[in-house]
Amino acid sequence: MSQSTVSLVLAGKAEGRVKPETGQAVREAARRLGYRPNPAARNLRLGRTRTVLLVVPTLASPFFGAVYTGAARVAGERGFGVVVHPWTDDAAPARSPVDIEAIDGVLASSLGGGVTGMDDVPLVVLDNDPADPAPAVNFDVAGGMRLVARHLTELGHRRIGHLAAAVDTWTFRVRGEVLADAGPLVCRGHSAIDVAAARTAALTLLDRPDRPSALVCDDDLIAAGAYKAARALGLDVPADLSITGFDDILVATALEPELTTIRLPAEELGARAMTALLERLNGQTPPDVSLPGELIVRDSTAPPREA
Amino acid sequence: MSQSTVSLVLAGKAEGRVKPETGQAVREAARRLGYRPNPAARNLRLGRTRTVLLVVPTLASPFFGAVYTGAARVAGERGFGVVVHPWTDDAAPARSPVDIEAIDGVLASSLGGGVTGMDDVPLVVLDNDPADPAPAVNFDVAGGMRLVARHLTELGHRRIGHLAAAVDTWTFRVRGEVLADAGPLVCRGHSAIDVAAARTAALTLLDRPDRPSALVCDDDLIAAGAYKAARALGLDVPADLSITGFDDILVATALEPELTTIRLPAEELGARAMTALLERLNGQTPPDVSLPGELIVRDSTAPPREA
DNA sequence: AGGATGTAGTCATACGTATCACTAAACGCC
DNA sequence: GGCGTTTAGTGATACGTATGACTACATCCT
Repeated sequence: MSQSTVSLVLAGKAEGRVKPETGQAVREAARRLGYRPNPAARNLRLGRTRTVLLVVPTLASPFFGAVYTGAARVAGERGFGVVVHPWTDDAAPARSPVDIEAIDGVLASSLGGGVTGMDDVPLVVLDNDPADPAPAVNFDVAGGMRLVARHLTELGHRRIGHLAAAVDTWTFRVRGEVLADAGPLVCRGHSAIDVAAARTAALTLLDRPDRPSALVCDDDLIAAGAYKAARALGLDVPADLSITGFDDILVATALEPELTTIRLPAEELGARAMTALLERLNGQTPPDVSLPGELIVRDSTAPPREA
Repeated sequence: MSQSTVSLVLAGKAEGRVKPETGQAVREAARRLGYRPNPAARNLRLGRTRTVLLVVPTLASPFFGAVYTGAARVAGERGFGVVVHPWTDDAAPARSPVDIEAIDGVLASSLGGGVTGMDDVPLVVLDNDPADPAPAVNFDVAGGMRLVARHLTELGHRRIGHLAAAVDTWTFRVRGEVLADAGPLVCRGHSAIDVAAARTAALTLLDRPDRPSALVCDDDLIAAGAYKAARALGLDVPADLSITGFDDILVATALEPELTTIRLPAEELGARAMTALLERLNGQTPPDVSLPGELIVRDSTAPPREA
């Protein structure tokens, strides 16, 4: 029996071309000899790998774990595999992953900044500025932030502070713009996405005469820092200070009191993005997607004391 | 100029074999035509990919992000790439990643349970039972747990409870054994690695006549659940109840009061494991490694009230 | 009986790269 | 001026797979 026969059997294309007992013999022999097909050869022959690359800014955040989960589920259903490659601007590897891994397409988060050196590769960008030409799958960040603003104003807050992330990407820019439009914003601070940095930034916001009665944070981690600042100043959350986050990651419920935040359907984002990418690989041009966030009211928001 | 010349130039092996100006011309043309070398073909020809696969149980935990960072740093220094593939028993993909991706070796965490279907592939296992024959790079979990036990007994605790992870792997088994040997253990509960589950488990441990004065948790997330239980029962941490964690992940400092825990050098674990794997790929047989943890005393532990 | 159809399988080829073996010219050297 | 040596480059081949074209044989139909 020739190599072609083996190939047919092992690729599952033996239907009607190979006698069932021959097929069995092949499989048996393959097992006995510990044969493993060579992925590199297959990839070369087929000109595609049925693998897509997920590029994320970091693996230190469980948020992207959820994105992966959704993406991998959809990919798996269609027989595709997913590999992950973290990539930040400053820690960019010498050569782009695309030049190293053999992949069919890329799912990239824009949060890491410039996703470059990936021209000519089918690409879908997560959380990208809609103005960008690349096909995008986004959260409706603006809608989410409006929910926060409305929630706080309905509670009676008239002096809202904004603890923004010191990151210049679309997702975060939008947060600031919406809040400026929609709510009685009295002050704004900027912080790295990091508990300690956020604590410091929050302290300067809170240590002023017209102290805000509510602090809107761009991110749950930043909110964790705000908690610490409040504690340091002897402020009770939520009686003296309401705090909101964004993302609904794990720490949101680990905090005490539990954090009111916007839940972003990260897993669905991954799933929709993968769907879009696979459509692109089929030559279609999927429409952009915008996923709404959900306001999760927990215990960190309450009417202001004076109300 | 022939294809071989191009190959020489682009592989950087043109030294003394190609006239510098020809090399320049090649590079120029490659850039102009947007030429990208085909990784699949290279992999096939060379019989290796200079890529290793990191298999982790989940991407939802930042812990493995740190492992990745360390591993990727070492790999990068030696010209290797790293690709991540989450893998849990229950969500195991139909075919093992090894059959799909073209890789030279595997770095696997044992936490996901059976890492199977990877025979004949150079393998290094993280956090594996030292009794296992596979080359392993471990934390000195036993030593870490002894530090916790000593810290609490030195503070004067005589009634220690153990909130264990309901996971049957070496890492967690060891924690239980050490604690039983080294400290005045009075009760033990089991919980999934999850805040809500841990809260429930902690409540049953704390709601008993001989309530422990300290709760040793197998994991920082479980500790977060213990905080919640304490709060629910009106117990002050640390005055009424000392709590310790394990890992020193982000939530450890997000909690209030900040958590006393064992810091595991996750990044170094990744780095050492990658070093070992690359040595294996060179035909050497690296020794097993055991990395000590560090006791980080924060504000969640104090002498018991009666002391 | 003889062409048509079906069954079971083989052969040759191409994917794009890296490398070993080889050549052609130029140069030095006594 | 013949011979070794260096320089600059070309040619052929192999890696392991998937697949379209082909073959050999058996069976069926009229």
